[in-house]
Amino acid sequence: MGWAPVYNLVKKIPRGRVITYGQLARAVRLRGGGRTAGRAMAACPSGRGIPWHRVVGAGGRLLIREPLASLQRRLLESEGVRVVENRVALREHAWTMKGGKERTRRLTPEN
DNA sequence: ATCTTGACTTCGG
DNA sequence: TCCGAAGCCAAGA
Repeated sequence: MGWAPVYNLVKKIPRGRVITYGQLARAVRLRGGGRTAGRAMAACPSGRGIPWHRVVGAGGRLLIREPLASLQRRLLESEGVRVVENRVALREHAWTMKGGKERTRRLTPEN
């Protein structure tokens, strides 16, 4: 599959902000939801300036396993994102695509 | 074609 | 807060 749309959006995430896999999946309309977003990011090519470290799990949890885990944490902290107990404060760093249709976390899916 | 593995999320207990 | 279960789906074996 082509993950290009995913990477293109990730490239737009500004320094100091993060997005969740679920949010990313919805924004790009991935059929498999967050899981698929995760697959895409796992296959993320390096050396192309894609800020992969700015993609986190629901609730701001850092889900990446150890080889890259420490790198992600380091990169995030290097841009001012505080990481506590393997998680970042979404209330402060969640990226809300300005002007876009992504709203901040809707708690109840309509009715 | 079947089965396993994930950089997932949500819900209920 | 911490599981377990269920829904999801692509890739690799």
